[in-house]
Amino acid sequence: MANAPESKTSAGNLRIEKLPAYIQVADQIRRAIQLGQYVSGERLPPEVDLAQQIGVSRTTLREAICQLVGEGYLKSQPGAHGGLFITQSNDGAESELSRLRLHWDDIEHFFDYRIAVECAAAALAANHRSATDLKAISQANDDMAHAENHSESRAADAAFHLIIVAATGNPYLRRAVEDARAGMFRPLDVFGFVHEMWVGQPDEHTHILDGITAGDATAASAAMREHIEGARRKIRVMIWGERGAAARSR
Amino acid sequence: MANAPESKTSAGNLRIEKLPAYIQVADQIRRAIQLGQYVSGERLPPEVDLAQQIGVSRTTLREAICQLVGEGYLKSQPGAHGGLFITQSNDGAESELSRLRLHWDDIEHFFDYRIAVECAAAALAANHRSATDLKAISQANDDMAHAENHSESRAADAAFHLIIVAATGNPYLRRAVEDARAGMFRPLDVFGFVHEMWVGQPDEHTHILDGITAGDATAASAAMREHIEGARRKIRVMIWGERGAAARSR
DNA sequence: TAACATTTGTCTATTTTTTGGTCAATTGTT
DNA sequence: AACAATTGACCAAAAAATAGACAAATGTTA
Repeated sequence: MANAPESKTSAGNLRIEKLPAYIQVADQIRRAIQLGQYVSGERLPPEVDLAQQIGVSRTTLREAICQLVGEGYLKSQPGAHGGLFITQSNDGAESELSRLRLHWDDIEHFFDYRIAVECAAAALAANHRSATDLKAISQANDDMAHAENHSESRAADAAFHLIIVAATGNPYLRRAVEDARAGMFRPLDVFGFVHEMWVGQPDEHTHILDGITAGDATAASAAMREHIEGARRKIRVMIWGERGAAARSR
Repeated sequence: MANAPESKTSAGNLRIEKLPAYIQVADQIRRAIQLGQYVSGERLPPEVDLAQQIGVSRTTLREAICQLVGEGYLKSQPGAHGGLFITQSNDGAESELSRLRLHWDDIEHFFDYRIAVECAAAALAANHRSATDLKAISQANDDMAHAENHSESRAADAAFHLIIVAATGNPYLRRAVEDARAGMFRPLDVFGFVHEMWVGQPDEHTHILDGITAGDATAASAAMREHIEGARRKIRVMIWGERGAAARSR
């Protein structure tokens, strides 16, 4: 599974993995895609501009792109009106199921992690909320309700969650939420999941929004937990079936 | 304050900071020190060995060391029985108080972050605990009770918390706890704090341990929260005085 | 005191990575 | 058919990292 930190305790275990620039660039772009900052099909800026923006030479940007193309995140097309395009990834479909089952523990870890940081974020947002925060969250909630396809839903969903954590003003929590989401989205949307996955989510989001608006940290946190646990239940069922899911929820 | 991620939302904002190898090495060693993996005064392995362990040439390790010496984390002494030594850092003392007040928001963010991830860790540990986990946590708890100076207390405290999160088996949570603790310890132990800070902590740890042992996730989480909030209160008082602390706790 | 062992400090040559360009190939648009 | 925008491929120079040798410092021991 993508980017899992090593599992053993770090005590006494030095040994670094020095990341060359092109890897770091690839990681960053991959992460942006995972966080839903681009809808699929969207075109990135031309390589020269992008290299400029990132602050790296076109050559190293290129190496990063090669890797991302290889991983199936990007497709590059030469020619006028060509460019770098975000590729939607629900192709592998069923063939990926066994791979996902193999890495199931990791997915559960991500859910636990998301619950830890996103519930805290919701609670803090309920305490710290400002008028502009509420407006932004509310806007994201509306966008979610009006999304017309998987890609838009995903982008709107990501925006909703990320805006909430941004509203806490806590940069550490924000990074943690980003990490958790970036790590989860890719393995899960390999599927065609779309519909089953997104139904009901707008209501759950509204529930969270209400808690934050009311300044009720406990309610906001609980709504967030229920939202994420709900997603976990759905995914358990899709991967393991009804019986397997029940067995696995302990 | 050390290593704060950028505060603005990452949407649309690419621009990477490519970290050269020597910086990455410095970060890693600094982090290990911040996590209390060495007691102060302890000697690191000789540069040649250390470079070997880390997987980097002695030259770049050296660049990293220079930086850490500059930051006051290490002292290097040539000659036989010389070497690289961890320096205890409660020297700046009172002169640092204004700096800390300036960065107070950041410290509060760290506390919020710690509460989010460490409470979750305690709860999960209470569910997932194994005999060996319990034994390790219990051992760390004893070490804490028997620590004889600031440096030992700090190391034992770090070990206790890190072992708990390791017991969850969740690598993401573990990294998050490490991040939170690494970021906090340095700014805070610049002071002479020692005694006021450590009294009562062994009991609080025992309380957490009891919750985990009993398999009571709610109790473990609550005990952890009280433990961390208690530390926050103490530090608020030490930095702002009784009245200022009360004002700041909302 | 003199020789020794260990470890940091300094320097150099070599290899790898990154940069900053140039120019060709591709492909929509006019 | 000409044009414009973009990726693809290549190359020389600069920067970073490596590998190694040797000098300087400084306890320890004979």
